[in-house]
Amino acid sequence: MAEGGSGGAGGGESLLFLTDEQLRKGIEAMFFAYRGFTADPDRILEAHTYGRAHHRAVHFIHRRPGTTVNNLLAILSVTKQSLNRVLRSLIGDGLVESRVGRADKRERHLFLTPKGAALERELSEAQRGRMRAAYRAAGPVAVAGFRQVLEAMMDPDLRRQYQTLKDGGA
Amino acid sequence: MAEGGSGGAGGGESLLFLTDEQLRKGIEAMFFAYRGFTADPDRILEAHTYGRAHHRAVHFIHRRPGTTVNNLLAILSVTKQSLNRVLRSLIGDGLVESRVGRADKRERHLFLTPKGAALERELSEAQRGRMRAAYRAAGPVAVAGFRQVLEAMMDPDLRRQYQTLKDGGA
DNA sequence: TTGGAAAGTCAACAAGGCTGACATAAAACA
DNA sequence: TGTTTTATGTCAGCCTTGTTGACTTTCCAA
Repeated sequence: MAEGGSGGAGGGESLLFLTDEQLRKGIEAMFFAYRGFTADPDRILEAHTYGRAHHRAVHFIHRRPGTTVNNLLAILSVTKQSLNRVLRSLIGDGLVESRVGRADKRERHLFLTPKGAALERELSEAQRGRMRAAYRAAGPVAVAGFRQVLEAMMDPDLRRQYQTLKDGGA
Repeated sequence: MAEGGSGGAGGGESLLFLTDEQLRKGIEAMFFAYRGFTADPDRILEAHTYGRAHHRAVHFIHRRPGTTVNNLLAILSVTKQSLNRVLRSLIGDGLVESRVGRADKRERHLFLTPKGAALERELSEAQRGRMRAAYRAAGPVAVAGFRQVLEAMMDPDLRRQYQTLKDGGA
């Protein structure tokens, strides 16, 4: 598994892609690309006086309507106090609805209101726009590689979260 | 240029990689992967009571020894007050040296001390370790695609910064 | 009925962004 | 020469978003 994929294609000399220099370029590419990745949503959020934390909450509530607070905590890897502050403002502003669980009334199930869904759409359309442009410029083969490397870079726990979302999704 | 690379390989039907569903997966992959990307340095920094901001400064001072404060501001896209706070602590702790410019005495040129270089090595070795594992698992073809997509995702200004570092480097 | 899980709240704190205002030295310019 | 601009540093204060700790309420399940 560690060797995986096409690593053996060229034998020893193809390991040039593992030089410290190549790795450094990858690191810096991640740094600068992530900035681009968040730039458009950040602009939109500013206009709504929200931050990235709100974006993340809205995104994953959209992806998993009815998810519990605990579920969201696991996905976002923050403390409940941190998440609670964000949720409180989103609920207060009428973007998120919190429903008491039916089977387990301790749980709160989270849903986007139409207003929340509208913000989600605005944010994700902006982010997809940039992603689409990047994908189009790089082409399908590059995109497949992009996804492969990103998945390999995740912590195992988060990779599991990602896989669950990926497969169970849409 | 916008169409680029292998985009035409499969004609119309290969545009399936541009569906909203594919784009969403890419967005979530970026989110989870970036967490992994920063996890190891974060752990090391915590032990030194530094944060990501210090990491970024140390990284780019290492990459461009003698760079000026203004240069660093452009690369990092933060305010001078923000950067100054970080530099002050790094200089105070003897990790960074600030030398008055020879040609232009208003400028301060920044260098890592041996102690600063040691931290930089510790951080970058950890980060490269994860990167190397991901690259190895994904293989050279995937890595090329990874880099292509990331570059396409950057803001033009930051892409220029990145290119300058990439080409002028090492 | 009692232990513990799920959820929420309050308080306090820190990192690291930001703005605005101001100081200093040196370069650039008219 | 005198004025303006540039590069840098610093103080004060604010915001977001993360943290820990303590405590409460609800309520499932043994």
